Amino acid sequence: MREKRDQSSEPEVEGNLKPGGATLADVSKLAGVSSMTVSRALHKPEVVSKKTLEKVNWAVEQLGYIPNMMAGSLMSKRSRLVAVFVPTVAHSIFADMVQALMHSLARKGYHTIIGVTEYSDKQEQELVEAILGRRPDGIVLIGTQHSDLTRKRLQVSNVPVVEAWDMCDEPLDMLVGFSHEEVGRAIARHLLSKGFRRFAAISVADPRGIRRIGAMLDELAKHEIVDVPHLYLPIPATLSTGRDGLRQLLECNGRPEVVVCSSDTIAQGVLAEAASRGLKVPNDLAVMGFGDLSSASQVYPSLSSVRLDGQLVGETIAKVLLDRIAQKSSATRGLRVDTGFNIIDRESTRRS
Amino acid sequence: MREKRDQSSEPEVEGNLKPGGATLADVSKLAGVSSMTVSRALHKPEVVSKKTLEKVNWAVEQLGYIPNMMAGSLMSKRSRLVAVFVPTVAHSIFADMVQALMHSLARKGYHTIIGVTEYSDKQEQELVEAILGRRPDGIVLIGTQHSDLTRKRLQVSNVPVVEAWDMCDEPLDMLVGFSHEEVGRAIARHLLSKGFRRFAAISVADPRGIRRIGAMLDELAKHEIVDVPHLYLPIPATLSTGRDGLRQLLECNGRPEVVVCSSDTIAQGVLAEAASRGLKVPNDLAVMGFGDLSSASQVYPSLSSVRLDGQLVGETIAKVLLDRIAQKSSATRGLRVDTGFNIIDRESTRRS
DNA sequence: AAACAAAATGTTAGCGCTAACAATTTAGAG
DNA sequence: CTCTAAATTGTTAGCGCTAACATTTTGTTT
Repeated sequence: MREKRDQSSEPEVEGNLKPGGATLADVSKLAGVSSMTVSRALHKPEVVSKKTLEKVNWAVEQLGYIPNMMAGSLMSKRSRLVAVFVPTVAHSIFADMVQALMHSLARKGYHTIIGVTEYSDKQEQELVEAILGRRPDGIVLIGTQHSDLTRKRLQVSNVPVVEAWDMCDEPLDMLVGFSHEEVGRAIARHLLSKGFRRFAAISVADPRGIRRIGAMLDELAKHEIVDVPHLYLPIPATLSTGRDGLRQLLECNGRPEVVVCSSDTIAQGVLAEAASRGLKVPNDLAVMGFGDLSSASQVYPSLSSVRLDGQLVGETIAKVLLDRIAQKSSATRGLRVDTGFNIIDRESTRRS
Repeated sequence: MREKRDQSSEPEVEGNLKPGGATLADVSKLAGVSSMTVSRALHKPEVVSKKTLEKVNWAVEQLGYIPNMMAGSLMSKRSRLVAVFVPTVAHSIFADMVQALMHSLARKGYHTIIGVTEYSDKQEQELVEAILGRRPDGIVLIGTQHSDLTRKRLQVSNVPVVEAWDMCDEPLDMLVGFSHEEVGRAIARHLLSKGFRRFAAISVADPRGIRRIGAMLDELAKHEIVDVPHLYLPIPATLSTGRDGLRQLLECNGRPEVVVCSSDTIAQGVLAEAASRGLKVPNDLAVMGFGDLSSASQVYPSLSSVRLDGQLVGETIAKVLLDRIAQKSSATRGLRVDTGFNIIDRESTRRS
């Protein structure tokens, strides 16, 4: 276990380390093997003899060596980095998905960079351009609506892409999510079957929310229910969105039997506004949410909603991404996974 | 604007690009300048002549060139990456802070890697060790409680560190947050001054929540109020935590005048449970939250809480981190910024 | 013990970029 | 029009690592 001393500034084992920390070369000198062997000992221990492995691990320990992934990635062309772009993180329905995604990726040694697009295609585009400089091994986007330049950049860059939280016929690459149109139609049919006839809708002006409500209105129209009052309020969706929304509806359109909301948050705002006006839910006013936040079942009265398994979406994204990376062929181009949804009927739409 | 053709595989301007995209060398050839000039044109355009700048920009455009940050960082020793470790992202009080932090960093060209520690020191340690391999320019940790190895690694690595969302005398490096003990005492004094005497508390078993409640109990004891029933329930805090908590309290300890909760989410659960039992808030039972989520002012009855400016914390973290990086001296080692808090009195603690 | 395959280790080259310094061009002063 | 300083551009070297191939060591077979 001799140390070979030569020209380069060698970090003292117990003293000051050189700036930036020890390098492979330092470890290899201390362990008395070549730097390639150290590299192998760290990343492919099965091809290194037990004795050598011990020497290397000892040296790594001594020096507190931490491999420089930038250097490694530069050569190996694998950054072990995945970029995820979401409209928002704060108190959002995407949080579960993102957390599950990060967790699944972390278990395989991947790190996640998050970018917040604030529902803006332009911002998404800038973030994508910037992130491509890090040569991520994968990119996850929410939705299927992207600027032309974003599409082109992604196509050219040849990075595996997963579009999430939506469904369409021709994804950019891979797609994991569910159909917002189907959700809208399912809500319409569900509430119709429960006997509701006088509908109203409150949504924020987010493209997927609008599509859900639009599909619901279409379905209702097929059943001769037209002129359904509906509001598209500004992003972000907060409780006030629901409170203001209900207030406006009541003032301008009278009281509907049921209000369909584009998120549980809005629905809870509606519940709060109804409570403050002495309106009994569901008898005076039924309420339907979307997202099935953990709070939906716990508010009083409990809130009917549409359950989306954000965790499943996140895990599925990780899976399809890692599969693609592992096989290195783009055989899964065009892959679409529908994670579905469930309508959850609770007190807020229970007819007496 | 001639193209020089020589040995290396040159990407066709309109044809197939070589794998991994164009390089600086490709751009420099096409622009007819040295690669160093291209590098300067991109990162220090003010030292390059206007004519050259145009040529370079044209070539960059033609090739769709995106600089490889890994290579750049390797040489320049600046990764423009900041790692943030939070206990959780989903529906949490940290989301605002993280979002503001990411936003501030992104504006300066920094990317953010997020790690979820799930309130575990061990997990934090593993994430820190892993992330150090990317040579981040800064690390943000929630709280001041870290494993010894985490501390040592951070010290040795010499990365600027910000501990957030807490206050202590001897931070690892920099610290941005507020004192949980002071919050607890302030809540006690506030509610005492409103005439409340029969207290109860519901917290989750997160160290900072426990410290807040502990400090409150100490302060109450100073005013001869002892044997205050208090519950520490399992993480994570959900509405059910509040519902179960109140149920337990009522069964075992009778009805207090006021329930202090370690988060707004718990408090909203308490509100829901109270509503379902026909208890009127605040007259039968007053409720105090913590965090002042946007929903706190919108639920019915509106919820008294402790406001923390998550956005301010996030922005401040970004500021101290970027300042440190810019000046490259560690003059700000030991810097502590107290972002404070405010008690917000709403209907849920309004005595009739 | 020779002969070979398999296992383990070493050597070389270079990923794509930037720091540091060297060389050249341009502009300004006399 | 020369001379110098300032502005601009180029050259060299190498960041820390890994792919690909070359070499050495070990174990097995006859």
